[in-house]
Amino acid sequence: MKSEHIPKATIARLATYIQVLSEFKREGTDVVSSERLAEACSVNSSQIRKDLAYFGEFGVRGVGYYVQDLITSIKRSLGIDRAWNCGLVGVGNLGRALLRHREFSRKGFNIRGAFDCDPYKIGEIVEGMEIVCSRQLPAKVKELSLEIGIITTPPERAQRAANYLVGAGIKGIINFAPSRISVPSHIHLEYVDFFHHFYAAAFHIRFAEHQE
Amino acid sequence: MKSEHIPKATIARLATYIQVLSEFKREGTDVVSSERLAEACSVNSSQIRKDLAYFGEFGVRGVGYYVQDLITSIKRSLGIDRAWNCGLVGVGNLGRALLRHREFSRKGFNIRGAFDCDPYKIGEIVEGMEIVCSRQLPAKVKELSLEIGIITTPPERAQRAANYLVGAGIKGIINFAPSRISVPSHIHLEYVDFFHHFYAAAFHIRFAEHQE
DNA sequence: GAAGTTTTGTTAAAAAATTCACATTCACAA
DNA sequence: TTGTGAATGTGAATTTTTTAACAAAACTTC
Repeated sequence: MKSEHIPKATIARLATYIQVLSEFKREGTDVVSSERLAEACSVNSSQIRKDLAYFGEFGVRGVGYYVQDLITSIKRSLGIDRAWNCGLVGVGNLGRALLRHREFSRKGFNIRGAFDCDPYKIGEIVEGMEIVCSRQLPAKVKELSLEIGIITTPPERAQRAANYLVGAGIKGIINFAPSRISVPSHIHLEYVDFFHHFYAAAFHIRFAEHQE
Repeated sequence: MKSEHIPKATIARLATYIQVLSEFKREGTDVVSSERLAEACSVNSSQIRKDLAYFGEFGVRGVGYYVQDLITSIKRSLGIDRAWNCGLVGVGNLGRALLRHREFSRKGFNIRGAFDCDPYKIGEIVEGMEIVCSRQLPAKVKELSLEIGIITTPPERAQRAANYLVGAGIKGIINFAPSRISVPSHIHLEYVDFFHHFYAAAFHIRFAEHQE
């Protein structure tokens, strides 16, 4: 197939597929059918085949998918077959947690720079990384080849952080701050808000009570 | 309208609406049209009206929506017009960060219990809360009226944490661990995986390069 | 090596979500 | 009081996403 526009939902599912496939691999499973993978991911098997078809043909008819090959193929499709250098702006509670989160480097996203505008924080070492003044972003983005900016400032400072990052030539921004920001259209912007999961849980629990 | 099944995407958008409406409120705006709210949220204005219609009629024709009223109405609709008690299982890096994250209580999700099975951690105080052995979950869930469980264990221990929580009578689970788990159908389960945002960014940045 | 089995990739159908379009309702002014 | 303008709520049209169905392809067995 190899199409142009890929749904956001497909990207999210591919992340799940990688996760489940890695578990299969750890268990020693070499080959898996879309049916079996679908069950483990709680999705429809056509869904999986369709999602993969956006990027190419990775399976063997009558056999299924070779687990390791499929992991590799999905990673290549997503562009995570190589490492990405990230810079984090806003070293508060959440920022610190992300800096310490092992999963980032494990997944190929290396946080190489930590920035803050608080003079009390500048110079402090977190996870072997020195916190640097946000004003130095342009120099550091070049020096460290940072491509993705992570915003973990308080909401009122998120836009300024975004401006710094954009000015420094970053290519994409992941905004963890609970506020909307605006960036030029050539910058890829993603909002992370895990609270909607809590809202969904609250809503469904309440709704279930109502049914009784 | 007042319908039964509400799309997941609607819940996520309602979270955005609350966020943007709160900003409007802070700026002193009393009334807002779906058009203006839509622009601030980067969605279609019909989308907003449709999303709200699932829960009732909150606007005034010819006028718009009263900002404070709409915030209140959305919160009531989602079931976050009251506080929810949460218990967190797995006090690693991420777990600690969430325990310290001010946003939780600000949004009405109070983390009242912290659990871990590591004897070195048990008894330690984090954010004024004593880390308790996971085996005590049943007692604590009752004692503290915990309704939502947060899993922040390593992936291989997520299922066990879920089992403990379910056995203790929790109503919903938010799983931050990068692994799939299974729970009885009456338990509401949400997966949090912010890495798919990084994948999406990586994919789009790569794709943009390809276009050049 | 032909027949049978399995499972993919893909087209067609169904379902769901989004957007459009407008009648309805409200505020305000003449 | 009636008319005008504005913006909601909603049914209809459109678009997108998901699911079903099946022909094509690769192994297996006889």
